[in-house]
Amino acid sequence: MFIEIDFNSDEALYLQLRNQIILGIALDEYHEGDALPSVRQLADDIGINMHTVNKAYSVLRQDGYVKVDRRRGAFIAVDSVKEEHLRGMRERMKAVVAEAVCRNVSKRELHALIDGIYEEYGLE
Amino acid sequence: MFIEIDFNSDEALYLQLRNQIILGIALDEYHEGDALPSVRQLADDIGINMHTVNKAYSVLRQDGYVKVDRRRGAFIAVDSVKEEHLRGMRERMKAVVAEAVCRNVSKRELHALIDGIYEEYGLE
Amino acid sequence: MFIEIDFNSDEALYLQLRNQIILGIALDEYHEGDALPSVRQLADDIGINMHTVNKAYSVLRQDGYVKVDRRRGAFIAVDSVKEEHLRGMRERMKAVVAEAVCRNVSKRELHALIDGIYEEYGLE
Amino acid sequence: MFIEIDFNSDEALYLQLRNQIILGIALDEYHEGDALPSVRQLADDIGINMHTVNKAYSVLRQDGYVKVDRRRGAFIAVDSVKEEHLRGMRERMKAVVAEAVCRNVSKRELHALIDGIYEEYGLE
DNA sequence: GTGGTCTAGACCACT
DNA sequence: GTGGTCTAGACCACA
Repeated sequence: MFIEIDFNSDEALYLQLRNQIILGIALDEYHEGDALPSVRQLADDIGINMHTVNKAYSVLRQDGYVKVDRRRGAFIAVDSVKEEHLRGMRERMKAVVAEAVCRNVSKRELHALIDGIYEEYGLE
Repeated sequence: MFIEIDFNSDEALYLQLRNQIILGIALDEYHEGDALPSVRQLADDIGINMHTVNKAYSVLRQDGYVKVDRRRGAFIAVDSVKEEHLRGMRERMKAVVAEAVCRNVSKRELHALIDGIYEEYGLE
Repeated sequence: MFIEIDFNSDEALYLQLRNQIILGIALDEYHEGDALPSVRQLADDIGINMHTVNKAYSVLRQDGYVKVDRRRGAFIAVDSVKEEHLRGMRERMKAVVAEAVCRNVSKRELHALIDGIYEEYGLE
Repeated sequence: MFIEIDFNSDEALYLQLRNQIILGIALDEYHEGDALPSVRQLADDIGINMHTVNKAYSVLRQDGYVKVDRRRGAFIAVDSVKEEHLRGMRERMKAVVAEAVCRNVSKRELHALIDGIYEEYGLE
């Protein structure tokens, strides 16, 4: 899996990392139970500080995407969907919908946008 | 229009404000050409710092939702959709889709999520 | 409120801090809604690093003892008891009980131990 | 006796092991003088490192629950209660009480919690 | 060798 | 001035 960090982005590095790992899970590049690289290893690989990777892993653990096995380090373990997750997704989706409505992008086009993303990544 | 700020949220206050104004535009509570309250006024109303409101207005201007006139202050002026906006929406949508896929939320359910939002707000 | 850190303890500094703040809440020295000192302030006061205080505050937030107001910083806000908290208390209590049973400390004496703690701190 | 280790727990493996052995003694599954399994044996059985078991045994020895004989290995030998043990129990109990008070769990409920634990394990 | 903890110093976004 | 983020380097507990 290729992790690409944009050092010029205004998104925090640890969030970029978090989101790319979530994307990797969605794309089945990381599978349930797979070990993540050690914080030092990954930090070296992508040229950022150990602690920044650590923070990304912590957030992923809080959000229910990884667990930590005290023997093996971090590994993928996605929690089943909970009310709380759905609320979060709904909030973020609401922001996208609001923007679309303002710009005169139709509901039909939003559906197509989703389908396009699924198609691009060979999902479903 | 009621603006509700959650001071305990992780989201920056100026972004909450920005998003609620965009939502207001989408819901047709703010119409093209309507003046926004003055920075000072709005800051007092919702109990936040003047600079924070200022920042929200700046971002809205940059994102093409309002324009600023020396005499009238800020007023709603939504740019027509541009390639750049679509790219942004796609990115944010991609993050939502990735999360959904991880949690085993289906494409069909995402479509329903959008429809639900339209319905809740009586859109379209 | 006096916070006392034992630098020779094998308990992590941020946990000592966390526990003392919880104790302070229990003893009504910190009241619902009270602001905690800024991380820098408290760090200076007790002679530890800012980041260590920050970690203590983060854990307190996760555990539902404080919230962060983006304007005022951290303040006391205790979540109502949840199944999850009770489970945790039960686990820790189980460990104490097991130890007591091994040492031939009776159930009656455990009850008295609790009552003694309440009394010492003028609780109830 | 069944030892169950949670590899995803925040608690160190050697402490989980220690606590489960203490629980075993309390439940009279391990009796005074009984030999504990060899370090190697137990490590294999529960799938952890030999050094981790060793550490657990060391701590149990320090805390006065087992003694070690060159020939027989570790065996149960519980010290009679000392001032030092009581102080430790009091400290840990104080932390539980503090949490309970914060969460509005009453003294009566704490007593019931203890009684429930005794009952669940058929103690006394 | 691994993550956890702690320190230190710095910059920036936000209020 | 505040917390948030990032970097850097160090030590230790753990496995």
